[in-house]
Amino acid sequence: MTSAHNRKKQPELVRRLLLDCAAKLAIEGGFSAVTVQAVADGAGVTKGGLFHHFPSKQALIDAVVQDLMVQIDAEIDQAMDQDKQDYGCFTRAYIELTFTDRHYGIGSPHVGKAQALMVDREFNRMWSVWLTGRLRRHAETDADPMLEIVRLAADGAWMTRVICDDHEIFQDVEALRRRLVGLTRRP
Amino acid sequence: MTSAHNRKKQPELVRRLLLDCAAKLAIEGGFSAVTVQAVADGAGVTKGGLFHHFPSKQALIDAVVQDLMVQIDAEIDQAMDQDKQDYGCFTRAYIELTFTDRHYGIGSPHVGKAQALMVDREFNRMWSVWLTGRLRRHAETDADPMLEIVRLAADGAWMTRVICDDHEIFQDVEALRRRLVGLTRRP
DNA sequence: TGAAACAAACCGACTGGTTGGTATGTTGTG
DNA sequence: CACAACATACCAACCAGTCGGTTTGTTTCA
Repeated sequence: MTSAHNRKKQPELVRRLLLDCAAKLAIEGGFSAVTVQAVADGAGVTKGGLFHHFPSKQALIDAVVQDLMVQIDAEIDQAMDQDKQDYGCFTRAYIELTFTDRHYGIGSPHVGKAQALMVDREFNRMWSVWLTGRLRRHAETDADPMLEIVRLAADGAWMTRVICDDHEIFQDVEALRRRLVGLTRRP
Repeated sequence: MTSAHNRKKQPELVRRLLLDCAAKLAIEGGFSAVTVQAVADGAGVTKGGLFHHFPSKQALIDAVVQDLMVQIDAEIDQAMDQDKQDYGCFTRAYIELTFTDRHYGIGSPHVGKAQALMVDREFNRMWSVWLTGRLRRHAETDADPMLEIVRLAADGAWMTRVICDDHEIFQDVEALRRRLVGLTRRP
């Protein structure tokens, strides 16, 4: 009656709409805003329709998280490609990702809503797997203890921004970023 | 009938029990385990009794968080008292707190459940206020950019442990800790 | 070709369960 | 007695998930 019932069937589009809508809700409204009803509404579909595409709410969220991880992985690769120096190249890409204004980066106005990510078990698991895999993969260039500290500092800066959600928690974010990158410049 | 109704009235004790029980539930079961019913049950009181002490669930949680912050603040002071050197003394105390096996420290078996903290708005606010206050207070000894990076790295290590919840995410936690402390040793 | 037969996409109403919160009664205590 | 400290019984809201049915798309076969 409303829309999707007598419009042309386009399952792939609807699935994409559901994923994007769920991500948008999480980004703009945080963890509690992602209800099955809200996602369905936002995608112009009913709850029944949503459950036709995803067997459970968690399955939907998992798919969203998977999407995000693929993007992150690609951006890391891209950043590393543009890096001339070998030593610490993954760490520098990691810093860039952390401080970006896209996705959930420190520069994004939606960092604060990244709490939704940290709460999700599937994200935790995927992040853990992804990180350990990357660290093993770049062991030759990024295993130095100092580089680990730099990456952890980037994580810490990110978390601080997420928790405090205050632009002025750091006096100078850009200076901090440059300082971290600077610490990756010597073998 | 059960217990509290015909036992001696002791409001302060009950209030304490409610706070401790809420904290215990959060630590052992995470965010979603803290329901009003569960807290009341754990304290041997009914839901009505709980709402006699706290006007809302959030008020209860706020009180728990306040408790935790007071403890943290005290432990920081205590650690700083035992520090002979001026330069970086707050940062070292901060590291010690982060890596402790008490509360939600990295060494605690319940770190993973600290997600409950990061989700709570009141904790975020209090943490933000507390941290900025401390940083201003120890500006003379701990304002160095390198010390900031060290503190952020401690934060990052903590977050990594919370998210990954895997004992072996770091090869050697103690070595990392010593390395961080080492970076606080020069003016 | 065309229509019957089947499958996929989607609707909309409903359910069982849980939650925070309230209204009102009962007991202990100063 | 009066009031604080509880218990009991309830409510309204919300939420994930189900189910029977309807619409659209595709395949089969005469």
